[in-house]
Amino acid sequence: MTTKTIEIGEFTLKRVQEYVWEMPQEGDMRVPARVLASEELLSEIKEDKTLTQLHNTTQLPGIQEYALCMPDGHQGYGFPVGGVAGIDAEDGCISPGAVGYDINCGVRMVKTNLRYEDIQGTEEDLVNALFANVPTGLGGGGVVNNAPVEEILERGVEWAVEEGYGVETDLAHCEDEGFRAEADATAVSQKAKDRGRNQAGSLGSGNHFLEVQRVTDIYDDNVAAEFGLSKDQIVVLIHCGSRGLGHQVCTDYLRDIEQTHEGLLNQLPDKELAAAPAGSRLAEEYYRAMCGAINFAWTNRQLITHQTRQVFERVFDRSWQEMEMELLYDVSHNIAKKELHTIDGEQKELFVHRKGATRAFPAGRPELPPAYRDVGQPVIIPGSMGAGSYILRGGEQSLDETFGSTAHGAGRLMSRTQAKSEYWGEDVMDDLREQNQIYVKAESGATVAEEAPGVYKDIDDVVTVSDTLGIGDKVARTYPVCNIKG
DNA sequence: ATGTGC
Repeated sequence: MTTKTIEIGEFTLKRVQEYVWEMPQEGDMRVPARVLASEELLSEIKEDKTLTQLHNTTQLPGIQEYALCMPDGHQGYGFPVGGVAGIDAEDGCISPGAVGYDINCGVRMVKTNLRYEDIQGTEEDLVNALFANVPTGLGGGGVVNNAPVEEILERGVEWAVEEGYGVETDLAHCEDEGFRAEADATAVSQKAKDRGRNQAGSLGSGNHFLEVQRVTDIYDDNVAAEFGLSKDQIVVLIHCGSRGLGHQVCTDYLRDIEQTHEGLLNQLPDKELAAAPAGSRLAEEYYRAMCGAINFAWTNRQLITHQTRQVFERVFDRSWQEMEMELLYDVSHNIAKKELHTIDGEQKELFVHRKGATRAFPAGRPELPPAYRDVGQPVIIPGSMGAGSYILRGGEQSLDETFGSTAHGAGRLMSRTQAKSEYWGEDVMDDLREQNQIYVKAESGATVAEEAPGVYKDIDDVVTVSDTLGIGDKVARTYPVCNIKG
């Protein structure tokens, strides 16, 4: 491979290896930045403010090694979606904008023992039953209304299991066992709690969805067998977050941090990067509130899992246990977490910020549950509703290259406004049904237009970068059967 | 993403 340099606006990116572009450290940058992308993906990334935001990110106090942009990166609030930053948890800072407004937005995959032929012909019944039983769209209305928010914030999925919305084995198949112990409900404002109270068990809007899929390709027979995945198997993917509660937590702390830590803010190139110094009262409080919102989001996905199991029981007339509707895994893609990483040969505690990036720990990491400790964690990467998704396995290189992270999805190609000017929801749904036998049911046609397959990058290209770099290895691919949205 | 704004 020849060395190559690309000039993009004010930035010079040097290709340091295939799919790795480095922005050298200069000026006020504390570390260099790296974009992991093919030339094609880079040409899409350069179209918005992603590179400027990535450059800004390198100025966060305590940032280690590199500011990173995953192959699905695009611009976000202050910090790119698809951004990863490992920041010293003792001397650095924590930044709400580097976690995102939708705290613990993430995906979980529920397996079944059904084959594609078992459900052909029932797609419309299934999509209607799912739509009728899983709350979708903006505003209130959840599986549980007037929910005990404080308890959910502090106990996470364990609360749901205790209430009969899941089983013990669900806990072991969720990142962090569906629970962050540092959560503190008293750090979450009354307004945030009030917004969450009637949203426990609701999909929301935007890119969130519940999709029934079939496994179409297996790339690694051994790992797929460990994960319990096989060709033509039916699986369910649930993509949603912490709804208005997490959004309010982000809003509350951004405002407070901007005012309280104005000195630090003035040193940063973008107000949207507002950060609280490690060890400060607000850093601690934000972390505890964020962990609460994380627990709420996991519980949200657990309640939706419960509804999904019930719908399958009615449509296929047998128990969910009989259909082996066990969780593969639940992964977050908007979080910060204290993790130990090796920096210059020494173990260091970092706030790893992953915003639109998925943890991708390889075999051996102590955080992994017993089922995956010897194989590496399942990483679930959802594509657009016309494309299907990937299941990867945390790669051996991820700890060295990306603080144990990879991409989180296809990544948007255009704004929601632009999408609505190019697509009409009803047409998108008709095309998917007639040309691809994909059945979509949505609360709002506008949302379908905003999420049309053509609005997204090619998920295959994104995953190729992850697989080639060894940060997340291809295990299996799925294709949509039916999809419900907000 | 979001009871989609200062």
